[in-house]
Amino acid sequence: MLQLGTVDRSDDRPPYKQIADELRSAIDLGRLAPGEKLPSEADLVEHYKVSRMTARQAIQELRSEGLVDAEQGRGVFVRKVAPIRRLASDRFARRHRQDGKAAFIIEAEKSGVQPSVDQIRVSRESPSSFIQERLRLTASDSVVVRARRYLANDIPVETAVSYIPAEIADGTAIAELNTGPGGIYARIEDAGHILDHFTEEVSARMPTPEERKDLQLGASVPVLRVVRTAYDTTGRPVEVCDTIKAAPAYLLEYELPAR
Amino acid sequence: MLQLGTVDRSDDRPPYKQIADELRSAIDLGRLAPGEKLPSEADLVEHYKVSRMTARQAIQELRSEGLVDAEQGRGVFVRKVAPIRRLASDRFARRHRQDGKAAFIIEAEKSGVQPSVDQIRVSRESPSSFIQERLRLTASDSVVVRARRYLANDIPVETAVSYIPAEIADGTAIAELNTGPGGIYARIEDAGHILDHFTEEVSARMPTPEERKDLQLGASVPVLRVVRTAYDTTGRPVEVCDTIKAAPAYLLEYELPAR
DNA sequence: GAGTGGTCTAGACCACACA
DNA sequence: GTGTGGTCTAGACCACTCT
Repeated sequence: MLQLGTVDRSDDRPPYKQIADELRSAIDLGRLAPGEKLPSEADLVEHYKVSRMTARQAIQELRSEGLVDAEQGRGVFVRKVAPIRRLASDRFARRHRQDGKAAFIIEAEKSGVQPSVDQIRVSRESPSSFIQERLRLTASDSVVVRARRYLANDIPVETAVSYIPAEIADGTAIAELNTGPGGIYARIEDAGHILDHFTEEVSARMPTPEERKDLQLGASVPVLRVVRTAYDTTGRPVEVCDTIKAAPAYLLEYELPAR
Repeated sequence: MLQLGTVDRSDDRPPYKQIADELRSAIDLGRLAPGEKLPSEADLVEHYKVSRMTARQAIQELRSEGLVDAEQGRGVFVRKVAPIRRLASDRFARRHRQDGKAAFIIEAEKSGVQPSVDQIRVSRESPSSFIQERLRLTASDSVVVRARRYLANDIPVETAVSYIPAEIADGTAIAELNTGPGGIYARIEDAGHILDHFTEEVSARMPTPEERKDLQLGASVPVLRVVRTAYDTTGRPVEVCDTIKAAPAYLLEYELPAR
């Protein structure tokens, strides 16, 4: 059983912070292990002689720090750290496509997790100004939009939406649910657009409520947004892929020239 | 004056969420502009006919989403969006060092913000295992550690800690407070280590309380961690720079090969 | 002093998980 | 059914900001 102190009413920290600090340090010191259950609100009320709202506020503090998750009817538990997937800077190299696998599948298998994809949606739309800018299109052009969600060991870790100029996608399997071996990039190359390089724009923020739901994110879990644009050997942008990743699950690697 | 609806007790969303949703959409639609004051708790209590704790919970929801900031004695205000600095993939190219400026200074000036540096600390330490791994050193080696904080228009946006093998730094200005024109990288090249490339490891997470203080971060503002390792033309790692950036202030750009 | 958010109390009823 | 967290009420006193 966890050993707890008492609230010092003369301390300049309010009681709820003192309680939060005690629980936090218990977590940091490993006296409360990942997955372990915290004392219940009733326990805290009784032990610290505070009202329930004060005990709840202490718990709320830890939730907002992302240290614990509350589960109604079960209790509050120390959050387990997600396994990190390292995305190497050569992850889109052609040699990884040769055997017909998509980038996510390869990366996942390398990390020893079971990859899967669901919530695939395909449509044809008019590009937003964000996409127009990156694909050098106008509002009168059409793009094929492919949205999907990636899971690692059945845990959602990333959503991705690809935009391909309809002119390139038409007549290929890009607009089909199953794009065939090697994924979108293989089909784009089949269509005569040999890929030359990609740019990625990386930022981080808190998720929207919808993203939080799609990725089943706990409180205080940020997301990484990675917008990738693919260019063919003529310098033409041929695809934009807008991805939202659960931040704790990823580490991105890049290489930069010094020249 | 902001137009507000009412809580629907038969709605399946609890009242505090309905109130939060109304305020959030007012913010999203621009009816509450950045910097503008939200209705006070007393206003909400009166308008929606709920208790103060319920009104507070609605506000708390928006705070945890990072949409608003509460200021005691003043009110709750829509958070202003920070100007974004875009870091280009050629930001460490040698041509940017030629005129004797450090990377941060160049980037900042390009973005039209006034750059500054403070909290410079220099020391000599034994490398952590994290640093040992990246610089290929052992615990018995020494590294020169340079910590500093970068500000844009006097707002702290980034902390950085560089680790340079003492063997390379000794006898140069790297261990001085002022490293001279071109910064650390120019001194490393002076010492005969011509820079070839860098790797960056990018991740995002919530800040520690100390980072939150250093970067003056509001609630629910994530940070980007970028760990950069510099390699010379012989393939030897010559510096590791561990940076923590206020996420809303940055957009990182990278280029990836397709081959 | 008036208005604001910060903290706290002592209750209440509900929804959910588990045995 | 018992224990858990989720939500709510109707008060209270405090610290801070602004006029």
